[in-house]
Amino acid sequence: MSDIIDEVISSFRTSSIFVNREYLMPDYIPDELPHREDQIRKIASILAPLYREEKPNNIFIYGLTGTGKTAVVKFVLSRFHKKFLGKFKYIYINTRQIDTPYRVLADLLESLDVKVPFTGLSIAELYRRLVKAIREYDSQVVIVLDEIDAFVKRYNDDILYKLSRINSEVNRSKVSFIGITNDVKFVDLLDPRVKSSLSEEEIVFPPYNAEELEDILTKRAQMAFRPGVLPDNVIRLCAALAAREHGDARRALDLLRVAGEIAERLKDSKVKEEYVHLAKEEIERDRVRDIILTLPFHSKLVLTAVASMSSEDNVVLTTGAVYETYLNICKKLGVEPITQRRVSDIINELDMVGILTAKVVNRGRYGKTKEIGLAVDKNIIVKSLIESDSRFADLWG
DNA sequence: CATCCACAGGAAGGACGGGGGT
DNA sequence: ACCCCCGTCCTTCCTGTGGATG
Repeated sequence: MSDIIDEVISSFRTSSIFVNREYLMPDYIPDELPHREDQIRKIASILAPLYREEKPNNIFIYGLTGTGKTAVVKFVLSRFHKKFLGKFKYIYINTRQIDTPYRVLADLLESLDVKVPFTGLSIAELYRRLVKAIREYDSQVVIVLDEIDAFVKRYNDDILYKLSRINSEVNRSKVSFIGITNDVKFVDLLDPRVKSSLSEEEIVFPPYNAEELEDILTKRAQMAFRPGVLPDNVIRLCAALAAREHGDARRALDLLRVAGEIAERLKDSKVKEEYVHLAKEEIERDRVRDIILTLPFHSKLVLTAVASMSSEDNVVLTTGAVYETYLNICKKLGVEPITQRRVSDIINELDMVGILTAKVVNRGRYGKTKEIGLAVDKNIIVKSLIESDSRFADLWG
């Protein structure tokens, strides 16, 4: 038994490809962030008042995914924290992961060393405790709210409003906010009061171009890979592919890492270009699979309906047509169907996670509907559906 | 130029299963 | 023991709508 474990561990440790894979992981914050010097300088200068234990202005940060927003913010804050230890506290919350109002507040409290039950209390009660906790806290607090656009779209700007008012409920101002968003138009959704209070300073993160991505990848690769296993053209390919997708550095790093993992799995001594293409597919496959596996039952049925109709080539699907197919599937499985209203929302949800594409169209005389199609390979969807629930297997005889 | 299609999507609320404070 | 909370799915009822058609 322990032999097997030892064997696995030792082969894992003696990787022929990687020195340390960690440097390619999405949550790794490197010591230097190339091509983000301007943003670092600007954020640092806004946060500088922390040194005198004064409240910095609130900051709003815009930029597409993988443009280094999170990394830069974490980088500056942790450097500051090390430099003037104990003069402030910072709390980072990704509101895509911590995705309910309750959990955001609970997380804030937790970070301030206040224990709260993970359910049961009212939002108002949590807020009251948060005000109390901050009042009793004797130094500055910086709260980073990452991906708040997704959060506000799902709920509303209620908590943001409450949070932005927290300073006025505490004897002296000591809470600053850094809001990070992928969606530039997001501010329009905000209450004007929230907007003006939260975006005292605004910073934009432009996408990386292929050259910059290559630079970033090269630096990371030097730390992550063994010398000589990674040809330059592989890095260039990863950079090029990611540049095509709006300069997403995280995507580029993922490609590089998974390509390396594939090389390792195949016991190859070098990372080849073809592995990058394989990596791209593997990343996509895993993403889709993970999403489908955790989908509610009726969402899977709706997806099944769309997938089954997508075999007939280039038929434009509408909500009504999908719903009919869905009803048929329900009948076959002996399942009580849900309403079209709900199915309409489910289609939007599947669009949001990138499995379907749904576009609202007006067809004049022929009404308003959605044009629906698969956003990813059908085989991946069908495979994942069957894996997630054996009942689906019969539908694809 | 009004009409009218085939839905979109907001509002309110409910059942249910996770849990509270006092 | 009592009445309260939240998040997740879902229903019911509803008003809104761009443009091809007549």
